Amino acid sequence: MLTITDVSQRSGVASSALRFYEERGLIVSKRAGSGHRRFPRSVLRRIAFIVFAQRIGLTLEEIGAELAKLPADRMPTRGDWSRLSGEWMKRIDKRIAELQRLRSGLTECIGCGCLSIDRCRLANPADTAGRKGPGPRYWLG
Amino acid sequence: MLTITDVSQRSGVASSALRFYEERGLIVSKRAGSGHRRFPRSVLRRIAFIVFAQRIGLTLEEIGAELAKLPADRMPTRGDWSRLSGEWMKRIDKRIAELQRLRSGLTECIGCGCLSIDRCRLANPADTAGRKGPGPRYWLG
DNA sequence: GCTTGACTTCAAGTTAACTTGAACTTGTAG
DNA sequence: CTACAAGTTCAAGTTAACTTGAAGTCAAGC
Repeated sequence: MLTITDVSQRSGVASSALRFYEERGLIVSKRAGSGHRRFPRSVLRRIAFIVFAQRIGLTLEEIGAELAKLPADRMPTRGDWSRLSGEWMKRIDKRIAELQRLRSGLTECIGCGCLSIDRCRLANPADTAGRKGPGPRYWLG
Repeated sequence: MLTITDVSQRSGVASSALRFYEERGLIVSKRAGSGHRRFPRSVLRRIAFIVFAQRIGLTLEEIGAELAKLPADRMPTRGDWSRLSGEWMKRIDKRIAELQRLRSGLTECIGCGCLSIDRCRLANPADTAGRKGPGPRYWLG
């Protein structure tokens, strides 16, 4: 069993973040008689999962949903992982594709000086369907 | 000269966002006698620039700095654009590279079940140098 | 002349993912 | 036994990029 500082040091995630994750139900701990948290070693793998997923671009809420898909009682099998990773792959590929489109737009479109709100499919946000929340920041995904 | 609603409709950016951009100095407007904003057509190109840069992942602050590099008096030349785009290319390429690393980690590392905080270079945030702000969210960039 | 719609400013609210601070308790080294 | 480090909770602060709401002005059609 590990203290919160142990976990923080081994994972590189701040203690305050670990408490926050626990509050959100992403990780769990037992308590020592003193009320201090004691984490099982397996929490490190779970945190690795969280950090990895974040770098891919998932929100904590999405990550919570993903974690819920994994069996709580047993170690995840190769099959469990591959189901998850399939979805993630798609997501990564989509973002890579978008970045590559932007990249080529940078030479073809900005490079040639044509950057026009009317003609340029890259710059024109109307090309990317309806907004699903507050403001332009949602185009960025 | 265009009203704020004209600009909003043609650019797909909400009026409130346009006011916000103006407040931040990213775009400018004249005022009609009534006090209402009047935008020159050239603002559309500027907004296209902003939206494009956002999709690449620049913050508004960074975008402001980029816009400041462009000459205020004349139309940007091919040379002006290419100086900017060089930097942006690098940025895009870096992010694409990271996503590809993550992608291969998904098969090699999670796929094989090895996702371990100790061994896995993808999951271990300590591999990615010092934090430069509050919290794990800064690893995500 | 009156209503309706577009516009204005300014202050405050929103979301995610945490961090920070206050006030307090526990564990450990000497 | 006494420091002092490490842990606890709970409330409030942080950042980006806007949005929303209140309260008021302006312009146009009937």
